[in-house]
Amino acid sequence: MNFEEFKEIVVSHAKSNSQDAFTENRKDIRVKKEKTVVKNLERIFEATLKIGNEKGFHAMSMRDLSEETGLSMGALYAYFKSKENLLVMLQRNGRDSFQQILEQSVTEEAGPLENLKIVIKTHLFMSEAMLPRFYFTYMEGKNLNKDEKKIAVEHEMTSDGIFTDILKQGEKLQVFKPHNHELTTAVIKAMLNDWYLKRWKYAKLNVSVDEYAEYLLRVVEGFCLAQPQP
Amino acid sequence: MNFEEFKEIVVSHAKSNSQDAFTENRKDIRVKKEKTVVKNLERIFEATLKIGNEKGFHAMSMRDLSEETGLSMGALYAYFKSKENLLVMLQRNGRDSFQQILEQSVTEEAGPLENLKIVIKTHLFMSEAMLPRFYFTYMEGKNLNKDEKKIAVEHEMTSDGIFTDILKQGEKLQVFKPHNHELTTAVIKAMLNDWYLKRWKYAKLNVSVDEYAEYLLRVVEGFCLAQPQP
DNA sequence: GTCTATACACAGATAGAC
DNA sequence: GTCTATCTGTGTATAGAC
Repeated sequence: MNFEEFKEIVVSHAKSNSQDAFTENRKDIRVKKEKTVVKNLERIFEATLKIGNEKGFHAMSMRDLSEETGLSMGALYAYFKSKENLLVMLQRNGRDSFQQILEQSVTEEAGPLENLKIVIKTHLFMSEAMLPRFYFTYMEGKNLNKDEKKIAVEHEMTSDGIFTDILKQGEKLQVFKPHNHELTTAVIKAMLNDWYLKRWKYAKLNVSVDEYAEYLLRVVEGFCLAQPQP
Repeated sequence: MNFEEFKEIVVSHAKSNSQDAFTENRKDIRVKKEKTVVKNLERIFEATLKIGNEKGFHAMSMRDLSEETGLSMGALYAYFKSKENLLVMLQRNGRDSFQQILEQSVTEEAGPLENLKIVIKTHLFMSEAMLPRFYFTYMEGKNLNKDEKKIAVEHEMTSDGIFTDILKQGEKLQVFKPHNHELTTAVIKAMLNDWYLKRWKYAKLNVSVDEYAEYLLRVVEGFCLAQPQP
C-alpha cells in the first residue's frame, strides 16, 4: 500500500466529517436544515484550520473567521454557541474519524508484522491527507478545558493500545523481541507525529510520504524484529 | 553519564540565562541597574513560562503576568518594549543556551558512537532540566514573526547538523550503516522532543529520564550500528 | 438563515506622580 | 525604578431587522 492508493479511503471518509459533526452537535446548532449545516460547517471548519494553523486558534478572531468563511458574525453563531465550543467540535470530530479509520485498518487475518506495517502506514497517510487537521489538533489540544483534555488523552491511549496489542501479540508469536511495548509505541507515535509537526524539515529534505513510511518501517523493524532481516 | 550527574552542568549554565538576556537586549530594556534587571528578568521569564504553558502565551494577559511576578504593568514594560518582544527574548535566550551546551558536549577524542550517545543524552537531559522552557519554545515557536521563525529554523538546522555530522563520520569509519543521515537525525529528534511534549504519557508509563535515554539509545543503535551488538 | 449594528469586557500600552 | 490611572483598540457575543 502506498499513499496514492490510501488517499481514496480517507477522502471518502472525510466527506462525512461535517455530516457527523452535525449529528453529534445538533443541540448546539441553531440552523435546522441539514444540507445548509453540512455545507457551512465544512466551510467553517476549513477556515478555522487555515487561520488557526497560521496564527493559533486563540489569536484568530471571529471577525477573521467571518471574513474567511464569507459568513457574518451573526450567522457564524448559529453554528456553534461559543468560540470554545467551535474548538471542541473540531477536535472531537477530528479524533473520531481518525480513530474509526485506524481501528478498521487492523485485520485478524494478517500477522503482527503485517498489522504493524498497516497501522503505521495508515496513521502516517491519514496525517498526510489531512495535514491541517492533524497539526491543529496537536497544537490546540492544550487549549481545551479540563474535561475535553481528559477525553483527548483517553483517545490517544486507545490508539496507542492498538499499536501495543500488535507488538505484544508479535512477541508471543516470537516475531518481535520482548521490549517495553508501551514505550515502543510511544516512540513510534513520536516519529509519526513529527511528519506533520515539522513540515518544513521534511519538505527541505525532499522526502515523500512513501519514502518516510519505508524509512520508519526499517527503523521499527530494526528494533522490534526477533530475526533481523537481510 | 546519568541525569543526576548532568544536572549540575545545566543548572550552572541556567543561572547565566537572564544575565545573557540582559546583555543581548540592553537597548530594549529601560532599567539600567544590572543587578535589578537580572533579578526581575528571571522572575518575568519564569512567570511567562508558567502561565504560557498553562494557557498559551497569547492567552496570557499582561495583568496575569503582573500578578504572577508581583510587578506592576508599568514596571513590566520597563523590561521589554512589547509583549511580542518578550516572546522573542525568551525564545532567543532559550535557543542560545541550548545550542551552546549541545555544541560543547561533543568532543574530538570520542568516537562516533560515543559522541552520538553524548548528544542524545545531553539533548534529553537538558530538556528534562528545563522542561517548561523546552515545551514553551516548541509550542510558541509558531507565534513568532517571519524573521524570528527563520532564525528558529536555522538554529534547529544547526543542531541537526551536529547529529548528522556524527552519523556521517560514523559511516566513514564503518561504525554506522549507510543511511539517509538527515532523516535519521530527524527521527531521533522527534523521539527526543516527545519526552517533553508528552509529559503525561511518560509519567503514566512511569519511565524515568535515564530509562528513556537507555531505550532511545537501543532503538538508535539497532538501526545505525554496522555490527549489531550482543 | 443571514444580515447589520452594537453592547460591553478586556486587551496592550503609556503618562506622569512618587 | 515602580506605581496607579487611564487611553484606545479589539475581543466575543447578541438583539433585532430583513
